[in-house]
Amino acid sequence: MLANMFAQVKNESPNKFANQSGSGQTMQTVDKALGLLGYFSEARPEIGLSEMARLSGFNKATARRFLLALEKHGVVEQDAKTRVYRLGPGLLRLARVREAVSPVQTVVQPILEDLVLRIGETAHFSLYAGGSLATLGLVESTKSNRVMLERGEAIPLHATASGMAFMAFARPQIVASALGKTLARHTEHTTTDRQELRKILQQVRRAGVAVAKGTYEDGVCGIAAPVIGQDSFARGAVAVAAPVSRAKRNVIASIQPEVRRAAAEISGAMGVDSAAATTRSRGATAA
Amino acid sequence: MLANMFAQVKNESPNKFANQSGSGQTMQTVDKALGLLGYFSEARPEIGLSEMARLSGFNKATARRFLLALEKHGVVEQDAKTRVYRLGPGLLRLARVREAVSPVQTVVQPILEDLVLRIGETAHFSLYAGGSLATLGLVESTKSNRVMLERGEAIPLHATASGMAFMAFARPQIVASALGKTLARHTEHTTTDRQELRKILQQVRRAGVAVAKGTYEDGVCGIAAPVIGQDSFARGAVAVAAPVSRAKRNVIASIQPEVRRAAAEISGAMGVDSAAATTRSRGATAA
DNA sequence: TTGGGGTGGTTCAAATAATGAACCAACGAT
DNA sequence: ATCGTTGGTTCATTATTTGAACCACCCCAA
Repeated sequence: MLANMFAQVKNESPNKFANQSGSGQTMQTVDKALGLLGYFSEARPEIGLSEMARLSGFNKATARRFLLALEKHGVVEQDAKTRVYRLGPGLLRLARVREAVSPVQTVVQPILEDLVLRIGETAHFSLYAGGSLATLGLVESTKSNRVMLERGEAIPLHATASGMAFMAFARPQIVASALGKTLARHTEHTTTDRQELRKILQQVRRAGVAVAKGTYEDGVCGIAAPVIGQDSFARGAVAVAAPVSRAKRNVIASIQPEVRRAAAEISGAMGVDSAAATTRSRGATAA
Repeated sequence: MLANMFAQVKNESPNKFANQSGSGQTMQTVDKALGLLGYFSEARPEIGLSEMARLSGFNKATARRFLLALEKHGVVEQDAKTRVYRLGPGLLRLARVREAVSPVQTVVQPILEDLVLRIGETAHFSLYAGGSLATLGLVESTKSNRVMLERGEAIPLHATASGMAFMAFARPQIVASALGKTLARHTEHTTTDRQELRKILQQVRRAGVAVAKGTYEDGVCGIAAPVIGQDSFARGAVAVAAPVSRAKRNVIASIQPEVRRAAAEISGAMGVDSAAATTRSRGATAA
């Protein structure tokens, strides 16, 4: 590729860590296999072989080989009877280990509950992973006319308050890669123009909150604030979703500080890791 | 390999689904990449590039490419400051989706807590995934002299009560593959002889419980019962770990039914998805 | 200072792997 | 009893992965 052209010149590279993330060619086979996982969601938790092949664009044979490899590690499992594939139990173990290092779930839920109690609207928390925001925490409002959301769903960055709040404070590379993709139009209010999006991000950056009315789903107003990591870049976002009918100016104004507070709280709680260094320990077997 | 020899004769194959799981050649690259995930645990949640290369036996370049591919999907993340790798936030989303289909965590914890309350010893629940048992639920005894366990750790099948309870009721192929590996000796009481293990499994099958004294860790007595899936094969196990000093005959006898009950309860709660299964008599699936 | 031993990261030719069209067998609904 | 599915399998063609050698950097001890 391009990199080859500069093979002899690489010493000139002004940037110590040029391909921090994204650009480097990255083991395509693994990439493709992991891509399959993205098709599982709460809405579509089980996928047959043919369907997976169709969804992913791979040949049935190839898709199956991927699924088999994933299954071998418990990342995916196949129902013995129906033969459909679903996410596997191995993920639970991995998620546990992850939670042990940086406890998110346990810390986020109560904060969200408190937030919902204060403002009376549905709130959710999402983290950036693998190219999109994933909803990890969700507390629904008690009001009868509340906004319902699906858990574990991928949130489009350009069409939601969460996405805007995140992008406004995310690593520039992430933003670039997100805006590099085709910006799907979800409603007539979806912003699909890159220029305009950049401008909105500027505003969000100033305000510290993002507000989006019906850009993803008609009749839903989102108010979101970024969750910031220790490197002062965004990790995810906290958002409140209210019916537009209730989202008057003063309501939004009163919700904004609450969302920011919750986001800040989560930001703080998440920055616990790193401190305890693992360094050296245990030489293969516990003595 | 062998399969090629039968290419022209394959119609004769008596077995409808010959390579149900395990034998098929399974996208080695993906396999290797996912193998890296196994090195993360609560005890070693962060791993540097060189260390990972050492652990996995891959070249640094290769290991890094794997990690990069995993990172791209949020399965792994790299600390921007320390440059170590750890399990990523994408796993949380996947685990969520998995939990939505077959809720384990939510259902297991209270059952374990109840169990601990009754018997006063540490209890844990583990699920088979990717070639070993992974501890997913853990409730510690309140007694000062209690057994401590690590969460998210891989449990050796041949050296623990959980492993024996599981294997005694697991798919034959899984047992074969487990006993095919080298059986590491963890203590002087570890059973490393395959013949003897098979015999023990027979006993466990009759009793419905497995008891292991100091086979994995000295001074720890494990009492475990299998968690059975809808296909009537084992999915995992529930186990109680007590100091051998307290594990008199009558104590063990009183604990056994409790463990079985908890395991049965979890088995029932887990079987929410598809109904009962009639596994076809798989003919010559010679190991 | 100098050097040794550690880290993370990169390169390109050589070796090894993945791929998909075409093919079964089986199930379900016309 | 045909059609349109499904899941699964094969093998020659093809594109991929791989690792030794290589930087640049950092820390610690002489």
